This record gives sequence, C-alpha cells and structure tokens, in this order.
Amino acid sequence: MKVFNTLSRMKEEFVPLEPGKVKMYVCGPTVYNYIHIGNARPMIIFDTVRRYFEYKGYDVNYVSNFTDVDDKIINKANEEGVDSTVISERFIAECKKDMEGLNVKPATTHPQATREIPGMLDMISTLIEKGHAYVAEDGTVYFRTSSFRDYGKLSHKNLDELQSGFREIKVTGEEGKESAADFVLWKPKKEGEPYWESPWCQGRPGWHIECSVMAKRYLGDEIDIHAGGEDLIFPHHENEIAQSECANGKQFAKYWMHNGFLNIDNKKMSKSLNNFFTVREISEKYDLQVLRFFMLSAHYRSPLNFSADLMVASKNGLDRIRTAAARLKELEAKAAGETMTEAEESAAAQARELVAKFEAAMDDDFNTADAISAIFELVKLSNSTADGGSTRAYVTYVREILEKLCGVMGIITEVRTEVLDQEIEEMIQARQQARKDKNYALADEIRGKLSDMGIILEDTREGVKWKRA
RNA sequence: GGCGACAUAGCCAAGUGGUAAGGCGUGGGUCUGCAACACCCUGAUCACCAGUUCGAAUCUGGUUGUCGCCUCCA
Repeated sequence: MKVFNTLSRMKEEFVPLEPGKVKMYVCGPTVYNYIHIGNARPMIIFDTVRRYFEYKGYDVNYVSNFTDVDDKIINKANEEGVDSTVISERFIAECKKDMEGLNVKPATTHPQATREIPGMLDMISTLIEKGHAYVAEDGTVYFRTSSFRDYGKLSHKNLDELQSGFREIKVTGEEGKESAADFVLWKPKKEGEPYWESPWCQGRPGWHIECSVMAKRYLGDEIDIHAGGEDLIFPHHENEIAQSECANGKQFAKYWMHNGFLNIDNKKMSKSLNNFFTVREISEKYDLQVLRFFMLSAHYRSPLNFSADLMVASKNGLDRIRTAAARLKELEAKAAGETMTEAEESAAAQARELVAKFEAAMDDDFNTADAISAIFELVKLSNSTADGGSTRAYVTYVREILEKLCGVMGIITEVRTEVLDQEIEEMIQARQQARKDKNYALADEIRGKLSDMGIILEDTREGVKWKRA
C-alpha cells in the first residue's frame, strides 16, 4: 500500500510500526455548532481509509477527538447564558447523529480535551523542564519554537520566513513571547471563562497541546498515521510535531495525511461568505449516503466542489449501485444450484479481476474514485450476467463481492424491510387489477397518486417493485 | 511578498511516457400497455506555446487562468 505523506510530499509504502496494526489519529471538530459539510469530508475520507485497512486485515486503533474548550464554544455559551459544557455536549451528540447518517464508524476512542487536562499539564511541565517552553509574566506558557530544529518540516517552511511573516502579529499583542513564532501551550483565564488549576496560572490549554496529549495517551508516543484537513498542516500539525517530539523524544507520526478542501462554487466555505451548509441541512434534502458517495467520487487530496447538481448526479449513480445490490438479493432468495455454470465461472473470474482493480486503486493512496469505477463495472457485470436463470452459487458469489466492496466505501446496500401502509398496499393491488383489465388510464392514475405520495413503482420481470423517491 | 496545488468530453472524475477508466446527463435503440429499472449504441487528443523522446495528457521550460496555506478554520 502506498500512502501520500505530507512530510515527504511523496507516496510512500505503508509500513506499520507494529505488524498488523494501525494507529491513527484524526483531528476532530470543535463542537460549537452543527458540523458543516466541510467537516464531513475528513470524517468520511479517513473512515474509508480505516475501513480499507480493516478490509486488508489490519487491527485499527482509530482515535478522533472533540475539541470542547475553545473561544467559539465559550462565546456561544455566553450568548445562551449556559455553561460551555452544555454547548459542547449538545453538539457532540448532534455530531454523532450526523456521523451515523454518514455511516462513519465511531472511533475506537473519541477523547475530549476537557477530560485530558492532567495529561496536558504533564506534557507542558516536561516541555518547560527540557527548555522547550517558558512561562511569561502573566502565567501564559509558550512553546519556544527556536528550540526545535525541525520546526517547519511538515509545512516545509523555515523559521526565518515565518519570523518575518509574524512581525505584525507581535506588534498587536502577546508581548510576553520571546519570538513571534512561539505559540501558546497554556493561557490564563479571562472573566467568565472555564478554567483549570495549573502550576502557572488558572487557565486553559492552547489548542495544539490537546491533540498531542490525546494521541499520546490513546495511541502512544509514536503513531502510524495522523490525519486532518489540509488547513491544519500549519500551524496546528506543525505545532503538534514540535510539542510531541520535544516532549517524547521520538518521531511523532510516521505518515501525515491531509484531505483537500470542500468548496462551494469554487470558493472555500466560510461564515463570512455565508456559503456553508451543515450536514444537518443536507440531510433534510438528501440521504446522507449520497453526500458520502459524492465525497468519495474524487481523490481525497483534490479540492472538491459542492453543488446541488452534483448531489443529484451522485444520487443517481448511487441508486444504480443500490438497485443492483437489491436485485442480487432478490435473485439469490429464489435461485437454486450449488455449482456455477461454465459461463458463470467465467463471469466470476471477471468479478475477481474487478476486485483486483478495486484493491489496486485503494492501494494507491486510497484512490476512491478509481475504486468506485470498479464497483460500477461490477454492477454492470452483475446486471448483464445475473438473472432469474442464474445459479444460487453465482448470485451469492457476486452479491458477496459487491457488498464487500461497498462496505469498504461505507455504502449501505441493505434494503430496508419497510412495510407499507395498508392503504398503499391496496392501491398497488388495485393498480395491478386495472392493468390486468387493461384499464391503463386507471392504472396510471393510481401510479400518479402513489408518486405524489413518494412511492415510485417499477414493473419488472420479477413483479412490481416500489421504492421511495 | 513567501510556499504550494490544480487546469482531461455538457457536468463530475481516474489515468504520471506507448495513441484517453468510470459515473451523471444528452440522443438513438431493445425490453415494457406506458413509464421506470436494465441492456446495447452515442462523446474528448487532454488550457496555450516551445522543448526532450521513436513515441507525452503523462517529463522540462515558459505563458495564461483558478484555488489554497502563510491568521481561528476540516
């Protein structure tokens, strides 16, 4: 397997620290509101990465945090006049609902920053002891970037460049810093803010230290993969590296993976442009499976543009896959025969080639777009080779492959065993009778009514089927 | 200003040296009472210029355009 590593800017062969195991950490959202579709991209991408590792037989320890102490959360809490934990807990719960809709598996551990304060105090103390951090007069603790030779290795910047870029910031505040490039590890509380006791002052942790500590606690000093959105490369991940490597004396993460941004009309989503959508909003119009499928239709490192038209196209494509999967299930229930025919053996061999194509695509830095094309080819193979006359052996074989590949992508193929209302059931029956009587006007009228109710009928060779619009 | 990414058919999108996957859409056809589903057929020489090569979308240089990071942000 090849993984593109931001550190080297190259695809590298993936070699786990421990054979058969993958330790990965994905930076999670700050929970001050419903997550937006941009937040959903890394969740979906790295969930798929995880699923593929599991498909390949790896035992994956997947850690993804919730940042639950932050200015935005505090502001929101003050607006509503409640404790900031009320806000964070509420949106953690909402985020988990969205993740379920997106079929993102829960992480092995979902740590929360506010529950990891002791570990942060430890790491900050260690950094101070080792001379990598210092305490300013007001009790703020800063990381001394000049003490870390490798600072800038991830974002490929050098400190001198950064120094000049930071000049303006230094003028505007944070006079206690030795250097403009230094960043906060611990900051004093302000009035009305949540705080914790520390040797330096009552206060709260800086953002970067949270992830270093949570990764260390749940995965260890050295991890295989650290992932997140590309905007986190600098400064967040750069700072994490500085903290962790200085504190632990070991290389922090072996591979750094970053997903490209999701744009709206070719512009970055942002509050100021008022062009962002929450996952919740999307879920009111589309099955969130469609959003997931859409996100996987492009390479994860490419920017991806979002639009209503693309969602429609994704829905249609996804339906094609789901229809094929449902059809295989129905055929399987009725089919018989334990031995494939010669023609089926040959088709099964083609299916195996498509599995190989799928794996080759995923092995090449998780090329989901290419992998999905293999799934579509499998769908076509299935649609054109499996029918009422197929053996059960063949239908089962194809069905299992299709489900397995869809499973890696997190595409749910299970057909909902929903029972229709008595009334609707009767309408369908009445239409069948009308068709038998060749009263097509009535039949079409009933079909129209059902359509208005959101029930779409299909008269297939195997009988009448229905689906939700 | 510094660093970086991208530019492939109407749309989305793979493909990093040997004459362009896949999906959506469009148009035509088969099936069906019709529709839908499904199947068959239907489309690009890869932003532009120059170069390297027997051969380039794929390498090199340049031009143009779009976007991102450098500040909270997935």
